[in-house]
Amino acid sequence: MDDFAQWYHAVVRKADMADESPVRGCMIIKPYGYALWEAIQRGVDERIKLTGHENLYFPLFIPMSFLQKEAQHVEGFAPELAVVTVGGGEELVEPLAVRPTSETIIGHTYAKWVQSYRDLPLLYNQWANVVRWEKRTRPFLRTSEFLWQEGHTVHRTEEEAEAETLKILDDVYADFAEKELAIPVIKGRKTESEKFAGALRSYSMEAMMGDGKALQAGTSHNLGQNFARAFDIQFLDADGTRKFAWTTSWGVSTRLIGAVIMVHGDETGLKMPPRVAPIQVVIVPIWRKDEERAQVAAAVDAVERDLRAAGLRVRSDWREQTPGYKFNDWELRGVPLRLEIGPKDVQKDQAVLVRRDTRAKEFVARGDLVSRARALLDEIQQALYDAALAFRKQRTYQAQTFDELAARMADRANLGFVEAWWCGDAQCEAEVKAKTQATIRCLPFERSTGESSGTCVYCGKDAQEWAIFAKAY
RNA sequence: CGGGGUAUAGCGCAGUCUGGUCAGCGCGCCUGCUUUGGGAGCAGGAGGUCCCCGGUUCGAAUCCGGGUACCCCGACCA
Repeated sequence: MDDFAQWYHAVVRKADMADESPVRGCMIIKPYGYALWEAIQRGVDERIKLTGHENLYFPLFIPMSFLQKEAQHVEGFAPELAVVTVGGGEELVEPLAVRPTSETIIGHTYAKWVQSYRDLPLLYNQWANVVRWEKRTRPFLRTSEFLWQEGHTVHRTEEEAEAETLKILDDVYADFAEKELAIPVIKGRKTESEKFAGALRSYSMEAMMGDGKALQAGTSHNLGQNFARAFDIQFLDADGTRKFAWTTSWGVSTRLIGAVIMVHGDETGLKMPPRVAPIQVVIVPIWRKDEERAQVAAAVDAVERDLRAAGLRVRSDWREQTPGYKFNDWELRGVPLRLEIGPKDVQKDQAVLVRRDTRAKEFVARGDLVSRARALLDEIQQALYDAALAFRKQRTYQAQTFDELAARMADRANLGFVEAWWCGDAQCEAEVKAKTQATIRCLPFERSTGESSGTCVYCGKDAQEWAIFAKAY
C-alpha cells in the first residue's frame, strides 16, 4: 500500500469494478461496480423519499444563457463546461451546455411552478448524469461524466431552507454513509472559498481515506435567494407581498464508490460493507471425483436456496478454477463472507464460513448456517465501521502553530486531519493551502475542543473557528 | 496550461543506444488429458498496422522530422 494511487487503480481494475473508456476522463462502470451503485441508489433514494421528496427528471441540455444568469455560478463552472454547438448538422442559434449541475434549468422551471406560498415547499430530486471537463481524472473519484442525484428544493423562508439543507446532510447523507457504507463522516460547514458557486452556505460530510486524505462524500447547499433572484422564483406570501423564494440543492455521486474502496480496502483488495455488497455470501464448492461433485452440488443448491430465501445476496462459484484461485478472487472483490462446502462437510452436515475482514474461519452446522451468516454479516458491517473510525481517530491531530500543521502535512506516512483554530480570514486559508496543500475541509459541527476560541494557526490572531485541515481528493 | 516520461499481442513488458534470424517473454485466452480444502501440471494452439504520417537506407520497431494519444508531477477542481 505504499503507493496508494497505484493500489487504487489496480483494485478498481482487478476487482472488475470499471473499465477504461475510449473517451478521455470517462469510465465504463462494469456490472460489479454498477451493482454497488445500485445499492447506493437504493439506500439514498429510500431516505430521500422518507424525508418527503419526490423524483423527477430534467433535460441533459441547458441553454448557455441560463448558466450565465448567476454570476458566481457561471464563473465557477465555465472552465469545465462541455458545449454543443451543432445539432442535426446545423450550427445552433444558442449553444447548449451539457449540464454540469442543474440549478439553472431547474430554477428557470421552478419560477413557473411557484406562484403562491401554498405551492411551497417544492421538494424534488433527480438521478442523472452530469459532465464536468476535468483536467485530471481518477476512476469514480473524479471523472468527466459521473452519475449522481441532485435534490433541488424551494422554500418560503430562510429558516426552512436552512433546516432542509441540514436535514439532508444528517438524515440522508450521513445516515446512509455511516449505516450502509460503514464510513464515519464529519459533518460541517464549508468556508467561503470552498463553498458551491452561487451558494449562500455549503455543508459537507468529509471522510478520511486509507492514505489519510479527505474525501468530500456529500454536499448540501443553502442557495439563499441567489438563484431565486437570477431566475425570478417569486411567490405571493400570506401577507400579500411578493417575495423571492429560498432554494437548496444537494448531491452525492458515484464518488461514494471510490470512498468505499479507499476507506475499507487493504493489501488483499476490496472489502464490501455487507449492507451494500453486491454479493454478500459466495459459495465455493469443493470436490474431487464426479460422485463427490454431485453430492456437493446438492448441498450447495440447498444452502443457496436457504440463504436466498433469508434475503441474502448469494452466488455459488462453479467455475473451473481451483478453490484457491476462487478464494483469492473473491477476497479481491471484497465479498464479506465465503462459504465452502466439500465432501467432508457434506458428510458432517456442515459448512465452512470465512470472514473477508479477519479471515476467521469456522465450521457451522447446516441448520445454523442462515442465522450464523446473518450474524457474521452484521458483525462485519460493524467491524468495518469501527476500524474506519479508529483509523480516523489515530490519524487526527491538533496543531497550535503553523509549523506543527505543516509538519503533519509533510509526513506522508502518517498523513491525516489536523484540527486547529482559524481566524476566519480567507487569506490565512489560502496561505496554508499554498504552503502545505492542505485545505479547510469543513468547520465541524462537533468540535473536539472544550474551548470556544483560540488563536489562528496561521496568523496567531484571535480565532473563533475550529477547522479541519487536510489534503483532499 | 507548465515540467518530465511513455507508445511493441487482451494485460504487463524485453528488444531501440549499436539498422539486417527481433516479431519475442510472462500472465491471460482456446483444445485435450490429469487435477481441485489457499492463486494446479503437461502437451498442443490462436493472437501483431511494433501509435500515425513523412523522410534516410539495399533494408527501419530501431535513425531523422512532424503529428496524435496516454501516464506522472505541478496549477485547476462547483
